[in-house]
Amino acid sequence: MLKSEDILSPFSITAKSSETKARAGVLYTRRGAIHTPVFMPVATQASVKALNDEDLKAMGVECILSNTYHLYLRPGTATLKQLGGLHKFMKWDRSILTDSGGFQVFSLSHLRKITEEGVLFQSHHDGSKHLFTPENVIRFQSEIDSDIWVCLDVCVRNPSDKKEAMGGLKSTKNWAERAIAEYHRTVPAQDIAQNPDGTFTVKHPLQFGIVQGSVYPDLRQEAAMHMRELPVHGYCIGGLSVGEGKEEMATALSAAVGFLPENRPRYFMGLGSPEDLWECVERGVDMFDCVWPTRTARNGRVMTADGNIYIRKTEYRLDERPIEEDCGCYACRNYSRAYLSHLHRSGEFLSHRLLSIHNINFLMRTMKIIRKAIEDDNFAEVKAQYLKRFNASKEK
RNA sequence: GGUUGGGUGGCUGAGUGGUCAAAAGCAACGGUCUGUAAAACCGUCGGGUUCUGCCCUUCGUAGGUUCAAAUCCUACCCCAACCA
Repeated sequence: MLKSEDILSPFSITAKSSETKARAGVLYTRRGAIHTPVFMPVATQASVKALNDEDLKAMGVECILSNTYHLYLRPGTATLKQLGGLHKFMKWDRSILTDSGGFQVFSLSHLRKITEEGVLFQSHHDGSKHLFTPENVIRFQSEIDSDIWVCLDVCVRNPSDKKEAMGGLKSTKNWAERAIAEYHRTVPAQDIAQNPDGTFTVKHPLQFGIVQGSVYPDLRQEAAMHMRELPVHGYCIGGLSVGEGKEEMATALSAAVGFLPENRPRYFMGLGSPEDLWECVERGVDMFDCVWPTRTARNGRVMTADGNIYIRKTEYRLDERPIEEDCGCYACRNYSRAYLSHLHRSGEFLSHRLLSIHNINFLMRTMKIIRKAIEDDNFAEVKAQYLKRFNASKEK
């Protein structure tokens, strides 16, 4: 079996914050560069709900997330392979990271059974049974033909007692070894080269491992130390933001990051509120995905530099201003709060699209601010300013 | 002019003597949402309050019967359909 040092990670760090652990960089995949810290919108079922590729590109989205469990059940990964892969299928030519189905171990816990071999899921569509193993989940991702693959893991619920957390971690570690071995069988020759200008040329999908361990720092450390030995291109931090407190989250995150190598990307799975992005970038995270901007948009909640607003509120009925004057997204350039409020009240699909565009764009802008703060090396100052303004309306 | 049916909380609409401040849905209002089982879910929704309770006002209007009425009786007003 290969070791960590036997493979190259196509990730270059371009700037570091001197006062925090934040760093800016570029991760290269077969489909181009991803500038980190990055936010990746979620396209679970081969669609960032309500949006298309042009919407996402206009906002500068460089990578999206899709889901192996969901795509396996519908339309089927074999079908996707036959149709030329997920990129062609959904008309998205930039990077795609696929989650393994490990989150569904958590979110669909009543429909699955964990065994040593893998996870037996009962389909939430028709009740049919499907065994997901570390190995076949790699194969499914190969059929999907995504650019960044992820190991099947066990995302334990919160709260979990230590015994339960240890059990989840044990499976995650064991399965990681099996999944990564399967990845290297599927991609036998690593073809990643660093160019003279510092960029990388990547010819095949990348593999990320997942660090679990619930809220227990010693388990996070154990998980990170195990994962850092394995031949993967990057590290997911999983099993957080599932209901634990902010402090527990930060402690567990720091415990994991502290034992991960500097020169490979770290990806916090499932995080996306502006405050959380700042806090976790500060602790050394490079990549994020989250349902937050799109789900809350569909539910009428919109992010602004001055905090979140609920577009249905009576006060917006006659408000002719855009959501944000200086936003520049398609929704803000063209529509008033009054109109968006009306659309949402009326249950019009267009509100889902316009509010999702705004929220994703908002997070893309936030990531730009974060990257610039790292490059300018004034992270703490800019973070404080940003959060002060963002939270000002709450404090009243 | 007559016959029949009907008038219930912002709307639709249950309820036909007590368990009714009145089902349910909608709207409205507030909240939740973090690797999507989510265009979902949870509250509030006559007024007041010392609030797992108590008080006041309410089911077209006005009277009446009854220990007790949205529910029964009388008159009136209004609406719908049909007949002249």
